[in-house]
Amino acid sequence: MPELAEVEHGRCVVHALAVGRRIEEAWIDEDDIVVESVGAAAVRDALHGATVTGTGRHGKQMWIELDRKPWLGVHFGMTGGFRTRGDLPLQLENSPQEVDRSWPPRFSKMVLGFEGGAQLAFTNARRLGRLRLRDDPANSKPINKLGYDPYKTLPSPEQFKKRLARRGKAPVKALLLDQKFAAGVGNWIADEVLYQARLAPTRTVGSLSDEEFERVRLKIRSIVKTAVRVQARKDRFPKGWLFHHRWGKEAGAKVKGKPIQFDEVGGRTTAWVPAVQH
DNA sequence: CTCAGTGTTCAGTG
DNA sequence: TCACTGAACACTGA
Repeated sequence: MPELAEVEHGRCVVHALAVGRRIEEAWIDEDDIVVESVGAAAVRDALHGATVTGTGRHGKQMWIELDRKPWLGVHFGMTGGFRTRGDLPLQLENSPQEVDRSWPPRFSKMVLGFEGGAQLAFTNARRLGRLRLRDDPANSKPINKLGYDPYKTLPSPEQFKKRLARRGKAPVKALLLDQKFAAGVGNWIADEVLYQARLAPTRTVGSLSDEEFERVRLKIRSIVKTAVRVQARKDRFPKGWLFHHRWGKEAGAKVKGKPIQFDEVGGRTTAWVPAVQH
Protein backbone atom coordinates (compact mmCIF):
# COMPACT_ATOMS: atom_id res chain seq x y z
CA MET A 1 0.00 0.00 0.00
CA PRO A 2 2.49 2.64 0.89
CA GLU A 3 4.26 4.74 -1.69
CA LEU A 4 3.74 8.47 -2.07
CA ALA A 5 0.19 8.25 -3.39
CA GLU A 6 -1.03 5.85 -0.74
CA VAL A 7 0.51 7.92 2.04
CA GLU A 8 -0.97 11.11 0.62
CA HIS A 9 -4.38 9.49 0.61
CA GLY A 10 -3.87 8.43 4.21
CA ARG A 11 -2.96 11.98 5.09
CA CYS A 12 -6.14 13.29 3.45
CA VAL A 13 -8.22 10.82 5.42
CA VAL A 14 -6.65 11.87 8.70
CA HIS A 15 -7.01 15.52 7.78
CA ALA A 16 -10.72 15.22 7.00
CA LEU A 17 -11.41 13.15 10.09
CA ALA A 18 -9.27 14.79 12.72
CA VAL A 19 -8.38 18.43 12.11
CA GLY A 20 -10.11 20.69 14.60
CA ARG A 21 -11.02 17.80 16.86
CA ARG A 22 -9.76 16.90 20.30
CA ILE A 23 -8.35 13.43 20.94
CA GLU A 24 -10.44 12.02 23.76
CA GLU A 25 -8.99 8.53 23.72
CA ALA A 26 -5.57 7.32 22.67
CA TRP A 27 -4.51 3.68 22.71
CA ILE A 28 -0.97 2.80 21.65
CA ASP A 29 0.26 -0.77 21.33
CA GLU A 30 3.17 -1.81 23.55
CA ASP A 31 5.39 -2.39 20.54
CA ASP A 32 8.94 -1.17 20.97
CA ILE A 33 9.73 -1.63 17.32
CA VAL A 34 6.89 0.30 15.70
CA VAL A 35 6.74 2.83 18.52
CA GLU A 36 10.16 4.37 18.13
CA SER A 37 12.31 4.52 21.29
CA VAL A 38 10.09 6.70 23.48
CA GLY A 39 7.56 3.99 24.31
CA ALA A 40 3.81 3.69 24.10
CA ALA A 41 3.11 5.72 27.23
CA ALA A 42 4.95 8.77 25.92
CA VAL A 43 3.04 8.65 22.65
CA ARG A 44 -0.25 8.28 24.46
CA ASP A 45 0.57 11.24 26.71
CA ALA A 46 1.47 13.37 23.71
CA LEU A 47 -1.83 12.63 21.99
CA HIS A 48 -4.40 12.36 24.77
CA GLY A 49 -6.31 15.60 25.21
CA ALA A 50 -4.55 17.37 22.35
CA THR A 51 -6.41 18.90 19.43
CA VAL A 52 -5.33 18.10 15.88
CA THR A 53 -4.43 21.28 14.05
CA GLY A 54 -3.13 19.92 10.75
CA THR A 55 -1.31 17.21 8.83
CA GLY A 56 1.78 17.08 6.66
CA ARG A 57 3.69 14.73 4.39
CA HIS A 58 7.03 14.50 2.64
CA GLY A 59 7.66 11.47 0.46
CA LYS A 60 6.40 8.40 2.28
CA GLN A 61 6.64 10.09 5.67
CA MET A 62 3.68 11.91 7.19
CA TRP A 63 2.85 13.59 10.45
CA ILE A 64 -0.07 14.83 12.52
CA GLU A 65 0.13 18.34 13.97
CA LEU A 66 -1.29 19.13 17.40
CA ASP A 67 -2.02 22.25 19.42
CA ARG A 68 1.07 21.42 21.48
CA LYS A 69 4.41 19.70 20.98
CA PRO A 70 5.62 17.12 20.26
CA TRP A 71 3.77 16.07 17.14
CA LEU A 72 3.28 12.55 15.82
CA GLY A 73 5.30 11.20 12.89
CA VAL A 74 3.87 8.23 11.01
CA HIS A 75 5.64 5.92 8.61
CA PHE A 76 3.80 3.04 6.96
CA GLY A 77 6.62 0.65 6.20
CA MET A 78 5.52 -2.08 3.79
CA THR A 79 2.16 -2.80 5.36
CA GLY A 80 0.93 0.28 7.22
CA GLY A 81 -2.41 1.97 6.75
CA PHE A 82 -5.23 3.93 8.34
CA ARG A 83 -8.72 2.68 9.03
CA THR A 84 -11.56 4.85 10.23
CA ARG A 85 -14.96 4.74 11.82
CA GLY A 86 -17.52 7.45 11.31
CA ASP A 87 -17.43 10.96 9.90
CA LEU A 88 -15.44 10.27 6.76
CA PRO A 89 -16.56 12.17 3.67
CA LEU A 90 -17.95 9.71 1.14
CA GLN A 91 -15.41 10.69 -1.50
CA LEU A 92 -12.56 9.52 0.73
CA GLU A 93 -13.98 6.06 1.37
CA ASN A 94 -11.89 3.11 0.40
CA SER A 95 -13.04 0.82 -2.35
CA PRO A 96 -15.55 -1.83 -1.21
CA GLN A 97 -13.05 -4.67 -1.21
CA GLU A 98 -10.87 -2.78 1.26
CA VAL A 99 -13.70 -2.29 3.72
CA ASP A 100 -13.46 -4.44 6.80
CA ARG A 101 -15.97 -4.02 9.56
CA SER A 102 -13.92 -5.38 12.46
CA TRP A 103 -12.94 -2.87 15.11
CA PRO A 104 -10.36 -2.29 16.28
CA PRO A 105 -8.80 -3.73 13.13
CA ARG A 106 -6.25 -6.53 13.21
CA PHE A 107 -2.65 -5.37 13.70
CA SER A 108 -3.67 -2.02 15.18
CA LYS A 109 -0.72 -0.13 16.62
CA MET A 110 -2.65 3.04 17.48
CA VAL A 111 -6.34 3.77 17.92
CA LEU A 112 -7.57 7.32 18.48
CA GLY A 113 -11.06 8.42 19.50
CA PHE A 114 -12.05 12.01 18.68
CA GLU A 115 -14.63 14.30 20.13
CA GLY A 116 -17.81 13.70 18.19
CA GLY A 117 -17.15 9.95 18.04
CA ALA A 118 -14.94 9.46 14.99
CA GLN A 119 -12.14 6.94 15.36
CA LEU A 120 -8.84 6.43 13.60
CA ALA A 121 -6.67 3.32 13.67
CA PHE A 122 -3.13 2.86 12.36
CA THR A 123 -2.41 -0.75 11.41
CA ASN A 124 0.95 -2.31 10.65
CA ALA A 125 1.05 -6.08 10.22
CA ARG A 126 4.74 -6.55 9.48
CA ARG A 127 6.03 -3.95 11.92
CA LEU A 128 8.30 -2.14 9.52
CA GLY A 129 6.33 1.07 10.07
CA ARG A 130 7.03 3.65 12.76
CA LEU A 131 5.27 6.01 15.12
CA ARG A 132 7.59 8.72 16.41
CA LEU A 133 7.43 11.95 18.38
CA ARG A 134 8.98 15.09 16.93
CA ASP A 135 8.81 18.78 17.77
CA ASP A 136 9.42 19.70 14.15
CA PRO A 137 8.99 16.63 11.97
CA ALA A 138 9.64 18.38 8.67
CA ASN A 139 13.09 19.42 9.86
CA SER A 140 14.17 16.42 11.86
CA LYS A 141 15.40 12.87 11.68
CA PRO A 142 14.04 10.91 8.78
CA ILE A 143 12.50 13.74 6.79
CA ASN A 144 15.32 16.27 6.70
CA LYS A 145 17.52 13.86 4.77
CA LEU A 146 15.02 13.19 2.00
CA GLY A 147 15.07 14.44 -1.55
CA TYR A 148 12.39 16.48 -3.27
CA ASP A 149 8.75 15.49 -3.04
CA PRO A 150 7.54 15.01 -6.62
CA TYR A 151 3.93 15.73 -5.72
CA LYS A 152 4.78 19.19 -4.42
CA THR A 153 7.78 20.09 -6.54
CA LEU A 154 8.93 19.84 -10.13
CA PRO A 155 12.65 20.60 -10.32
CA SER A 156 13.86 22.35 -13.44
CA PRO A 157 15.83 20.18 -15.86
CA GLU A 158 18.99 21.84 -14.50
CA GLN A 159 18.11 21.17 -10.88
CA PHE A 160 17.15 17.64 -11.80
CA LYS A 161 20.49 16.93 -13.44
CA LYS A 162 22.36 18.51 -10.56
CA ARG A 163 20.82 15.93 -8.23
CA LEU A 164 22.36 13.20 -10.35
CA ALA A 165 25.95 14.34 -9.96
CA ARG A 166 28.23 11.53 -8.82
CA ARG A 167 25.48 8.95 -9.28
CA GLY A 168 26.69 7.86 -12.68
CA LYS A 169 27.45 4.23 -11.96
CA ALA A 170 24.14 3.26 -10.37
CA PRO A 171 21.38 1.67 -12.42
CA VAL A 172 18.62 4.20 -12.98
CA LYS A 173 16.21 1.93 -11.08
CA ALA A 174 18.40 2.21 -7.97
CA LEU A 175 18.44 5.98 -8.30
CA LEU A 176 14.65 6.16 -8.45
CA LEU A 177 14.41 4.03 -5.33
CA ASP A 178 16.77 6.30 -3.41
CA GLN A 179 14.68 8.49 -1.08
CA LYS A 180 17.46 11.08 -1.01
CA PHE A 181 16.78 11.64 -4.70
CA ALA A 182 12.99 11.75 -5.13
CA ALA A 183 11.19 11.06 -1.87
CA GLY A 184 8.12 8.88 -2.11
CA VAL A 185 9.03 6.84 -5.19
CA GLY A 186 8.90 3.14 -4.31
CA ASN A 187 9.17 -0.08 -6.24
CA TRP A 188 6.02 0.07 -8.32
CA ILE A 189 6.28 3.79 -9.11
CA ALA A 190 9.91 3.35 -10.16
CA ASP A 191 8.97 0.52 -12.52
CA GLU A 192 6.05 2.51 -13.93
CA VAL A 193 8.29 5.54 -14.53
CA LEU A 194 10.89 3.46 -16.37
CA TYR A 195 8.26 1.67 -18.42
CA GLN A 196 6.56 4.88 -19.50
CA ALA A 197 9.91 6.59 -20.05
CA ARG A 198 10.95 3.59 -22.17
CA LEU A 199 14.22 3.03 -20.29
CA ALA A 200 15.69 -0.32 -19.26
CA PRO A 201 16.03 -0.40 -15.46
CA THR A 202 19.65 -1.55 -15.72
CA ARG A 203 20.77 1.51 -17.67
CA THR A 204 23.31 3.43 -15.62
CA VAL A 205 22.53 7.01 -14.71
CA GLY A 206 25.70 8.11 -16.48
CA SER A 207 24.53 6.59 -19.75
CA LEU A 208 21.33 8.63 -20.01
CA SER A 209 21.02 11.45 -22.54
CA ASP A 210 19.47 14.81 -21.67
CA GLU A 211 16.37 13.81 -23.54
CA GLU A 212 16.11 10.59 -21.51
CA PHE A 213 16.57 12.46 -18.23
CA GLU A 214 13.76 14.72 -19.30
CA ARG A 215 11.43 11.79 -19.87
CA VAL A 216 12.21 10.49 -16.39
CA ARG A 217 11.74 13.91 -14.77
CA LEU A 218 8.31 14.39 -16.31
CA LYS A 219 7.13 10.81 -15.83
CA ILE A 220 7.89 10.86 -12.11
CA ARG A 221 5.69 13.92 -11.90
CA SER A 222 2.79 12.70 -14.02
CA ILE A 223 2.58 9.22 -12.51
CA VAL A 224 2.61 10.54 -8.95
CA LYS A 225 0.01 13.20 -9.79
CA THR A 226 -2.26 10.70 -11.49
CA ALA A 227 -2.04 8.16 -8.68
CA VAL A 228 -2.85 10.81 -6.07
CA ARG A 229 -5.73 12.21 -8.14
CA VAL A 230 -7.50 8.83 -8.03
CA GLN A 231 -6.74 8.50 -4.32
CA ALA A 232 -4.28 5.70 -4.91
CA ARG A 233 -7.08 3.36 -5.91
CA LYS A 234 -5.52 0.77 -8.16
CA ASP A 235 -8.79 0.07 -9.95
CA ARG A 236 -8.80 3.69 -11.12
CA PHE A 237 -5.22 3.78 -12.39
CA PRO A 238 -5.16 4.34 -16.14
CA LYS A 239 -5.63 1.29 -18.27
CA GLY A 240 -2.35 0.66 -20.02
CA TRP A 241 -0.18 1.16 -16.94
CA LEU A 242 2.34 -1.57 -16.29
CA PHE A 243 1.04 -1.52 -12.72
CA HIS A 244 -1.94 -3.72 -13.53
CA HIS A 245 0.24 -6.56 -14.77
CA ARG A 246 3.30 -6.48 -12.56
CA TRP A 247 2.13 -8.52 -9.60
CA GLY A 248 2.86 -12.14 -8.89
CA LYS A 249 5.61 -12.57 -11.50
CA GLU A 250 3.11 -14.47 -13.56
CA ALA A 251 4.58 -16.45 -16.41
CA GLY A 252 3.35 -15.00 -19.67
CA ALA A 253 2.37 -11.62 -18.18
CA LYS A 254 2.05 -8.94 -20.84
CA VAL A 255 1.31 -5.25 -21.28
CA LYS A 256 -0.18 -4.16 -24.57
CA GLY A 257 0.83 -7.52 -26.00
CA LYS A 258 4.47 -7.24 -24.97
CA PRO A 259 5.93 -9.74 -22.50
CA ILE A 260 6.96 -8.55 -19.05
CA GLN A 261 10.28 -9.65 -17.64
CA PHE A 262 11.13 -9.88 -13.94
CA ASP A 263 14.68 -9.23 -12.78
CA GLU A 264 16.34 -8.08 -9.60
CA VAL A 265 17.68 -4.56 -10.08
CA GLY A 266 18.70 -2.18 -7.34
CA GLY A 267 17.98 -4.92 -4.83
CA ARG A 268 14.28 -5.20 -5.72
CA THR A 269 12.17 -7.28 -8.01
CA THR A 270 11.80 -5.20 -11.14
CA ALA A 271 9.08 -5.65 -13.75
CA TRP A 272 9.95 -4.33 -17.17
CA VAL A 273 9.21 -4.77 -20.85
CA PRO A 274 12.34 -5.37 -22.92
CA ALA A 275 10.43 -4.78 -26.15
CA VAL A 276 9.83 -1.12 -25.28
CA GLN A 277 12.50 -0.27 -22.70
CA HIS A 278 16.05 0.30 -23.93
C1' DC B 1 7.43 -25.72 4.90
C1' DT B 2 9.24 -22.13 2.00
C1' DC B 3 9.45 -17.71 0.11
C1' DA B 4 8.46 -13.17 -1.72
C1' DG B 5 7.36 -8.53 -0.37
C1' DT B 6 4.18 -1.24 -2.35
C1' DG B 7 10.38 -0.09 2.85
C1' DT B 8 14.48 1.55 5.49
C1' DT B 9 18.93 1.05 7.51
C1' DC B 10 23.42 -0.30 8.30
C1' DA B 11 27.73 -2.85 7.63
C1' DG B 12 31.02 -3.77 4.21
C1' DT B 13 33.52 -2.93 -0.18
C1' DG B 14 36.05 -0.31 -3.54
C1' DT C 1 34.30 10.50 2.67
C1' DC C 2 31.60 8.90 -0.95
C1' DA C 3 28.99 5.84 -4.05
C1' DC C 4 27.03 1.63 -4.06
C1' DT C 5 25.56 -3.26 -2.77
C1' DG C 6 23.52 -6.71 -0.17
C1' DA C 7 21.75 -8.41 3.97
C1' DA C 8 18.92 -7.71 7.90
C1' DC C 9 14.72 -6.42 9.94
C1' DA C 10 9.55 -8.72 10.84
C1' DC C 11 5.96 -11.55 9.81
C1' DT C 12 1.78 -12.47 6.89
C1' DG C 13 -0.25 -14.70 3.08
C1' DA C 14 0.34 -17.49 -0.84
